[in-house]
Amino acid sequence: MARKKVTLQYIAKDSARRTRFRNRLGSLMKKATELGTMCDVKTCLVVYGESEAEPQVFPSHAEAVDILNEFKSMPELGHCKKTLDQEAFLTQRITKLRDQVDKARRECQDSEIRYLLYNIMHGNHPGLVDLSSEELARIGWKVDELLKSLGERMAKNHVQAPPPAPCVSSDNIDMGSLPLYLASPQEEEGWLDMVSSGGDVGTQVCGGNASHNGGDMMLETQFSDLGFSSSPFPPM
Amino acid sequence: MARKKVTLQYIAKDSARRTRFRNRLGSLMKKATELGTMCDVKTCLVVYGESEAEPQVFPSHAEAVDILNEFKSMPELGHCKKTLDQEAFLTQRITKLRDQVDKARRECQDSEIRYLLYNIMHGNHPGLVDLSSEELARIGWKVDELLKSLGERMAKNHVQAPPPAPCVSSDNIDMGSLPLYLASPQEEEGWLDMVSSGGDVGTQVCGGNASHNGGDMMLETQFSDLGFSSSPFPPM
DNA sequence: TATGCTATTATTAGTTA
DNA sequence: TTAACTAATAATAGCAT
Repeated sequence: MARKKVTLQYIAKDSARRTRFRNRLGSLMKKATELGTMCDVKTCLVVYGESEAEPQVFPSHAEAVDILNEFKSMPELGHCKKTLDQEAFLTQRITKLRDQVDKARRECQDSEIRYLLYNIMHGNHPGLVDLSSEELARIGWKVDELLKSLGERMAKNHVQAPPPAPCVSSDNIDMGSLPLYLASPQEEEGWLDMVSSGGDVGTQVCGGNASHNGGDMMLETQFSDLGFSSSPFPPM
Repeated sequence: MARKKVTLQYIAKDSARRTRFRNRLGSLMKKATELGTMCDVKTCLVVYGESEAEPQVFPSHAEAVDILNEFKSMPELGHCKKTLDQEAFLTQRITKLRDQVDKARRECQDSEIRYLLYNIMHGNHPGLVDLSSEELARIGWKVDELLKSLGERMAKNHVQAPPPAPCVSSDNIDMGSLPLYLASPQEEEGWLDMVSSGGDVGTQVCGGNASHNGGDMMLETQFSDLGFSSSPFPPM
C-alpha cells in the first residue's frame, strides 16, 4: 500500500514480519472499533500465531469471551450440540455467570466516568490538572459524543436548545434520572431518549459498543466553561 | 475517508448504516485475510448486531469455532477453569475432535491441489482449458508462491539453481517425499525445509493459514513450459 | 435497494534516523 | 530496536443511476 505494490505473501524476514504484524493488527483493531461505533455492533477479533504464546484479543479478553459465548450458543451449531447436552448445560451456566460479571464490570466503568463528571461539575478538579490523560480522554470523548449527538438532533428537529441548567447539587450521581428539559410535546422522543436509544437502533440499548446510554445532557454550559464546548477531543 | 472527513459516530440513517456496515465488514475481512497471509497467523472475526439474527463470522463458521475453541482453552482463564473440571474435560475432548476434523479437511484441500498439479504435469489438462477459474487461481497462486520463495532464497544464499528435473513418472502424488536437489552441505536448511517451514516461523508448520507446507519444488521447468514461470497470477 | 464512480481521506511499505 | 517520515496505494463517503 505504499512505495510499492506489495505481493500478498508470507514475509520471511523476521523483523519485517513482526513490524507489519503490529502495525496491521493495530489498524485492524481500529477498523473494528470504527465499525462497532458507526453501526452499533459488537465486534470480536482473535488473532494468534506470530510466535506469541497468547493470542491477541480484541476488544478485551473478557468482552471477547462474552461475545464468543453468545456466538457459541448460536443455533447454527445445533447439529453438534444435540449430542452435547451435558456440556451445553454446564457452559450455559458459565455463560450466564460470565455475562453477569461482565455486565457488572461495564457498569462499574461507566460509574467511574460518571463519578468523575460529577466531581468536575462541583469544581473538585479545578483546571482538570490532577486527572490523568487517559481519564481526560475518556471523559472528553464521552462528553464530546453527547454534544455532537445533541447538536445534530437539534438541527434535525429544529428544537431550541435547553436553557442553562442550574448546577446539580444532589449527591445522587445517577444522571439517567435527571429531569427532562424541554421535551417538546409534539416530539415522539424526549431528550433522554435521543441519547439512550442512539437513534433508531431498536431495543438493544445496553449493548457493548453502544455508548449512547448516558443521560448527562445539561452539561453543555458546564463544560463550555472548561473548554469542552467544541471538539477538543479526537473521535478516537 | 472520502469526500469528507467522517465523524466517527453512530449512523442514524438506516440505509446508510447498512451500506457502510456491508462495505466496512468486507474491508475488515479482507484486511484480516491479508494479515493471516503475510504473518501466518490465524485470524477470527465475529461481528453481530445490525439487526441480523446471526452473526457475521470470518473466516468461516467452522474455522471460527475451531480457532475460538483454542482461544477458549487458553490458560488465562485459569482462575475460572479450576472450578470447572468436568466442563473442561468435555470441551477438551470436543476441541480435539474438532481439531482432527479440521486438520483432515485442510489436508484434503491440499491434496486436491496436489492432484491437479500432478495431472497437469502429465498433460491431462492440455492448455488448462477444462479447469475452472477458481482452480486455476488456486494452483497458480500456489505455484507462483513457491517460485517466488525459491527465487528469493536462491538470491539470498547464492545457491545455484537445480538442474532441470526429469518428468515425474511415479503414481505417488506425495511431492513432500521427492528427492532433495542440490541441498548444499554447508547450509543448515535444505530445499524442502525452506518451503515447508515458511522461512523461520518456528514449529507451527501445519497452521491454518500456512500455505508453505507443500514440497513441490522442481516444478519450475515443468511450469515454464506451461507459461507459469513468471507471475501470471495475482497474489489474491 | 443496490451498484458504480471518484474526490478525498486513510493506511502503509520502504526508508531514514 | 523502535520511531518518524513520505511516497504511493488502498479504502471509502457522498452521489448518481
